[in-house]
Order: sequence, then C-alpha cells, then structure tokens
Amino acid sequence: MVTIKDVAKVAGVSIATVSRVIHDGHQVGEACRARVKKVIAELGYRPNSNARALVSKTTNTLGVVTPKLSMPFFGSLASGVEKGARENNYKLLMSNSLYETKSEQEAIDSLRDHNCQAIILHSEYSDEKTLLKLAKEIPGLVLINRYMPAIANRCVWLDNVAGARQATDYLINRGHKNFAVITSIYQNGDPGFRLQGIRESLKTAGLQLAEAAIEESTANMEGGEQAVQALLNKGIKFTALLAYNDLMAIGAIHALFAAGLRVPEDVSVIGFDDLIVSRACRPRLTTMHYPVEEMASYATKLAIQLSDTSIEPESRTHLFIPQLVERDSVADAPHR
Amino acid sequence: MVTIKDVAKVAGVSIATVSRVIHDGHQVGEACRARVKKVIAELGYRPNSNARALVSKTTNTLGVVTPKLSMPFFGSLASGVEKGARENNYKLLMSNSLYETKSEQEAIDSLRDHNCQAIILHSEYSDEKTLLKLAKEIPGLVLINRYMPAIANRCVWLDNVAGARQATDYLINRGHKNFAVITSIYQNGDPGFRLQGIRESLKTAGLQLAEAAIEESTANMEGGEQAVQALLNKGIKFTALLAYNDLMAIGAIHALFAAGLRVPEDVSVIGFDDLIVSRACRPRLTTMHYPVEEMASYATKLAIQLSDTSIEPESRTHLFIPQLVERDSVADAPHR
DNA sequence: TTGAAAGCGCTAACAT
DNA sequence: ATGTTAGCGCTTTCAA
Repeated sequence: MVTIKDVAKVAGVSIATVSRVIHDGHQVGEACRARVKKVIAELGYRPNSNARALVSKTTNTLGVVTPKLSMPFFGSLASGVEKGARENNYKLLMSNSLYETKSEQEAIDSLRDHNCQAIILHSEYSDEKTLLKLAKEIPGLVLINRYMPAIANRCVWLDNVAGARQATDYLINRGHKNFAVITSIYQNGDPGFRLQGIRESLKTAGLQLAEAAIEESTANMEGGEQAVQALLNKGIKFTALLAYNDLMAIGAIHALFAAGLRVPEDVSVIGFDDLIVSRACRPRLTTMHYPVEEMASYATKLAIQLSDTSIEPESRTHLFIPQLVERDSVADAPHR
Repeated sequence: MVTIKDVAKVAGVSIATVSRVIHDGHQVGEACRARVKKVIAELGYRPNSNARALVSKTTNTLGVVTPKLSMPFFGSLASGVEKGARENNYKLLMSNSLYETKSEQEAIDSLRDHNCQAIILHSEYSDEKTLLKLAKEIPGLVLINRYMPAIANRCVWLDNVAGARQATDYLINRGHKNFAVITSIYQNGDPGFRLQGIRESLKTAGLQLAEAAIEESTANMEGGEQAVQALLNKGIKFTALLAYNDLMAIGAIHALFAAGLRVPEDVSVIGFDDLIVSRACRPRLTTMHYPVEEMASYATKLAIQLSDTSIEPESRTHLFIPQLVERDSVADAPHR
C-alpha cells in the first residue's frame, strides 16, 4: 500500500506538503506541486480514507437505511441516493432495517460508527420520540417518506393525501359513482393518508363509501387478489377500485379477470407508486407516479448540506406531489 | 463522542483493558470485565470503526458494485449481499458502475480506499485482463454472474446454457416445433450463452431455427415488443417464443395480444430471471428462476472467506442452476 | 513556501 | 491480570 510517506520520500518533500497538494492548498509552489502530483500519479497513491476520517472527523460518507433493498421501490430509492452521493463525491453505506425498530436502530448505529454524518432514513416503525432524539444527535439526518412537524425541514415526503384525492377525482370525473378501496392492514403512515384523501374527495363529490367497500389486506399482489375476492364475496358492487399501491392493484386486476370481470370495461382500477410492474400488467396500470428516485437524490443533497452545521438550515419542508400517469386500466363508468 | 479513554477513566482501568473486554479477550478478571462492560453500556460507548480500521487494517466492510440499483435484478442482488453482510457482521458499501468500464473502475477504487477487502463485483463490460489484475490485487474479490476459468474459484455464476436448454426442452416436450427467439443486441455474456443453449436443444431435437426467427433488440419491455412486431412483420410463424429475459418476454406478450394472438393458446412464451414482474403480467409468465439473492448471499460469504488469506482457498467454482417455474404463459402446441 | 510535530481513537506487542 | 507504549496514515497547527 502506498502511503503519504512514500510519496513524500520519492518527491523529496515533507508529508505536510503532499497533504497540501492533495487538498489543493494554494500555499505550495508551482514546481513543487507539479512534482508531487507526478509522483502521486506514478505511485498510484490514494489517501487512506480511514486515516483521513480519524483525524478530520469528516468522512464524505453517507448512509441509507431502507427496509428491504430487494423491493423495487427501495431499490429505486437507493439508486437515487447513490446518484446524489456520487455527484457529491460521497461514498454510500447501506443497511436494511427489515421493517423492525430494533434492526433499524442497529442499522443506524452501525452507520454512526462509521462516522457518516449524513443519513437518509426511511422509517415506518420507529416512534417519533426515537426519531426526534436521533435527529438531535445527527445534524445530517434526513427522513424520507415521513413527515414530522418538529423537524419539518429535514423531511422529504410525498403528499399522499393530495395524490389519493387526485386519483379519486379522476375516477369521479370519468363518471364513476360506485367505489371500492383495497388498502393495507397497517394503517399507520401512507395507507392512512391515502385512504383519507379518497374519503375527502368522495365526500366533496357527495358520494358514499360504505365501510364494507373498504377491504384491508397485505400490501402486495396476493393481498390485492384476496381483498378483491373478499369484496366480490360480500357482493359489493363497484365500477371503480382504488388500490393502496401498484402491487395490490395488479393483484386486483388478476382477481377481477378471474371472476369474469373485465378491466377497464367493467371495473376501472387505479394504483399508486408507478413501479415498473405497472407497465408489465395488462391492461397497463393507470397510477400515481411516486418520484422516489428524484426525492432520494434530493434528500441526499439536503442531508449533505445539513451535515455541515456551519450553514444555517432553511426552515421549509420538502414536499413532493405525485402525478397521475394515465395508462389503460381506467375507463369511463359503464352505462346502466 | 465517547472514546475508549473515557471508558477507561470512568472504569478506573487502562485503555488496553477496555480494548480486551471489547474483544472478548479472556485475559481479564471477572470483576474487572463486568465493571468495564457496565461503564460501556452506561456511557453508550461504541468503538470508532475508522480508528480500528486504521490500526488493524481490517474493516469488516464489504463492497458491492452493480450496474444500477434501481433495476429489480440488481436490487435483489444487493439485498442478498446485504443479508450475507449482516449475518457476518459486516458493513456494506455500495456503488453503481452504470454499465461503464470507467465508472466501474472508479467504483472499485473508492471501495478500496475504504479498505474493504471483500468485494462483490457484477461486471459485464470490463475486460478479462483488467479483472484478472484486480483479482490478483484483492484477495477478497468475487465475481458474480461471470465466469473466468483463471479465477474459477472466485466466480459465482449461473449456468445460462443449461437454463436455456431446459427452457427449450420444456417447450419441445410440449409439442412445439416452430420457434422464435428474441434476444439482446449485446451478445456478450448472458445473451450469447442463452442463445447457445437454445440452439443446442433445438439441434438435438432435430428442429430448425432460421436466422430470421431470431430477433435482436434492447433487453427491456419495449425491446420485447419491437422484436415481436419485427418478427410478425417478417411473417415468421411460430408457436413458441423464447425471450432473453422476463422484461422482453412481457413486452412480447403485450405485442402478441396487440396483434390479436393469444398467449398461451396461440403462442407460448417463456422468460428468464423470474423477476417480480413475471407474476404481474397476464398470463403470468413461465420462466427460469435465477436465484440472484441466494447467489449474492453465497458470494458474500465466499468473499469474506477469501479475504482471509490465511485460509487456503478451495479450487472449485460456484455454479448455480436455474429452475423452471411453470406459470401460465406456456401451453401445448396447438394442433394444426 | 515548506517542514516538524502533535494527535485523532484504537490495537497489539511488550512489560510488569 | 493489567498497564505502558508505539504506531496505523493522515490533517493541521505552529515554526522557520
């Protein structure tokens, strides 16, 4: 391994000078700087980032904590963070939290051990107190996909209520009057907000949504299928179905066809997230685009900025709005 | 920040003793050990991993380099690595190579700066010489999804030829005689091997595969659609379609239905990879399961093992075999 | 403009 | 069983 000492020796200068050259310090003579640079290149010297971190307490390392990377949504999130990290010349440490408070905490701790001052956290299950405490300790902590008023300027989140309203309004404008909703059994966070948006829109339009027309299940394809089967078994009549997310929507489409109902002719279905799967099903899914990757890049830059405590943080929050993506799973309400 | 010194002072011992307690050294008195442990807990002390890395030259850090995390396949790969890393108590550094030799090299270099001796590399575009050189320099480097005889024991890969043969044989056994293939324009690596497998099977069965029945396109849904349209436009007749991967297969299904052909009644379609999308399309896609996540975990353990140069490496390679997953996109060949 | 030297937090000989 | 001490590779005063 080539160290700064080796470079210094070969270049015939002190290690301090080498260090200065590396850091573009302008207090080095031209000739000297050129010589050192040449030696660095020749020897293929690369500074040891651990040593650097140890003394300077700054690592140019950024951490992400997401529940599970194998889920496309989180893969996109990670990809956005990676992009932001690369653009700012930061390294990326990654940890799965596996949907548990305990492992989430471990993941965060391990990132802190590595001195990364900028952390992007996607937390669904930790309580506000824990998060607040963490935020206090880590200036460069940014929450993605969660809003807490006390640290509003460190939250990068999506307006789920507005998104759900937009989806619902779209269906209403297409003439639908009979709605059903399939949502997640876990009503904390996103599912709750999306349901709220649906309710608001329906109410504004003077439309009913019977409790029986709301079916809860797991937030995946199987859950979507089961929820629709349950709806059908209960004899609920609907021409428009709002799903908590794309996965449930796709499961729903499968179940609908299996029951002899056509999408969108008999039932219109709308999803949420705009994952790649939404272009894989047939009909292609109309859905709300969740700009995760963009949000993640944004959050990364924000986290890096905030980790520099010498800069006064802005006080605004960072709210993104989902966009409707029209594909083929929604049609006008069928005539009676 | 709590350091080892603080702990030592509070516990009334030397830092060496604290260090020993941390490392479960058995040369510490019971009483003393208990006291130190208590102080560590009280103070919330966590060893600084940079300092540790600096002196011990071992970081318990593992790096992965994949082209692009937002693609589900690589998300799964990363997830598998993460699992392996967590189980071995390793931290995970991640870098996208963006499908380019240059950024791939940068990604690797940045991992090395961080002293991570174990690296999982998914490389499609670097040439063998570069890789070989790298392998020589980094004992803990493992190649995933690529085979190089010279470092066979450090390759974790999939038998693409066998997989493609299995898929083809399955179709043959279902009575199909008229085949078409859609593959990637880039024929290096996987696509080439899969095509080879298809050719071998067909030949063995005494079946023809006209060059015109092989269409190249980009390896995604759009590519799949275009390829099938091209096939149809050329007037190629086929009852069985082998796609390079799931994405192309799904695009193909869309194009087939758009052309008034039913899957699987008129045309059977088979994919490769078994991504989540393969369960999203309708009919659900019959495909070859690529155990990426499992392979990635395996590769991780292997990399960690190899990075310990005191252990004599085994000489065998690490070959995985894809499994057929029967879903609904394949049927018996239609009668004439 | 350049160098000498202190020390970041930790591990691992070497002493005791 | 426990303490002392010498660095790991680097940044950063302080001096020259």
